[in-house]
Amino acid sequence: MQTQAKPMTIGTLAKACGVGVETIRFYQRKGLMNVPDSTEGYRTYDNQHTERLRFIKRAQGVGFTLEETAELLSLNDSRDHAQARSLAREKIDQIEQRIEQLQTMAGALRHLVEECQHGASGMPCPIIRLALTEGK
Amino acid sequence: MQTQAKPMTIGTLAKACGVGVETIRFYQRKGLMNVPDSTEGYRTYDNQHTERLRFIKRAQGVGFTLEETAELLSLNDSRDHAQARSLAREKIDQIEQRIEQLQTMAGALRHLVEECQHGASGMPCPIIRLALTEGK
DNA sequence: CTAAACTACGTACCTTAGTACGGAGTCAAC
DNA sequence: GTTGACTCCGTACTAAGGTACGTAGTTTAG
Repeated sequence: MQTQAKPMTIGTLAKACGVGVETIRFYQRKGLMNVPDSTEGYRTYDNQHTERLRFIKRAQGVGFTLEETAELLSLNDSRDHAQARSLAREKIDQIEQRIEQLQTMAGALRHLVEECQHGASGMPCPIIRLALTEGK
Repeated sequence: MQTQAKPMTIGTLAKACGVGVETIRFYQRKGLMNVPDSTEGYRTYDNQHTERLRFIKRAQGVGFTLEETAELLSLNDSRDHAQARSLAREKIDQIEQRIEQLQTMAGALRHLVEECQHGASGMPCPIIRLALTEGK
């Protein structure tokens, strides 16, 4: 039993996926979605477009950029699972690196707040001075 | 013993702080640094400018945006330590929220890679399908 | 049948933190 | 006394991911 095609206009598709009409047009320009052809009048979209659009949004949700999402989409066409896994692993690494960076930043800030709170009242505020022990 | 003013041109200041000349001009336009006045010819910069520029770079290093850095700088002028602390705490919260978000994303991705690897070979790749258990 | 609502399309604009470019003036060295 | 390096200033461009706007055509409800 195949999924029945439910033709709709761009605005309906946009609402169905919780994005703006302009966003869809933007994805079309970027090559992430095809522009359905029409002799004249309005373009019609169906469930395949809904799927694709939702895929894009989910991919973004787990940290893929639009460019990477486009890559995943093309891997979908070529059915290259190994490549997709490798892309996902790369992304995990990137995310973990960023987490470490942020943890360092938060640590430095917590240290500054401590210092500021317990410092002598005559001392210059370390946050404002940002006199970090680590240079630059 | 006061710090001796060492007059320099914008290029020297830029090199001293490891930034581009254009970056300094950009900060001036954004109001983060003042433009030293000159009757004619080249503007001269001194140690105060070096300090300020280094402060901006350190603030960026711990995650403040330029706008927030401008705020810190103005708090410096008004000597409001409590406000600076509160700004720093806000920033810590933001960073921690972002870390959580990233951890969720990485978790979802790790889950997908697992599934992909151990799934039946005939199944559609979960990474490509991005069939996340969590909706949207 | 006509007005409101929607669509198509191209182009411009937004944010953040700069970078690049072009023309004109200036400064220092040879 | 001029060449080369540097500065001043304004404007435009970059990445990423859209958002907004204007004009023209289309569709649909009343």
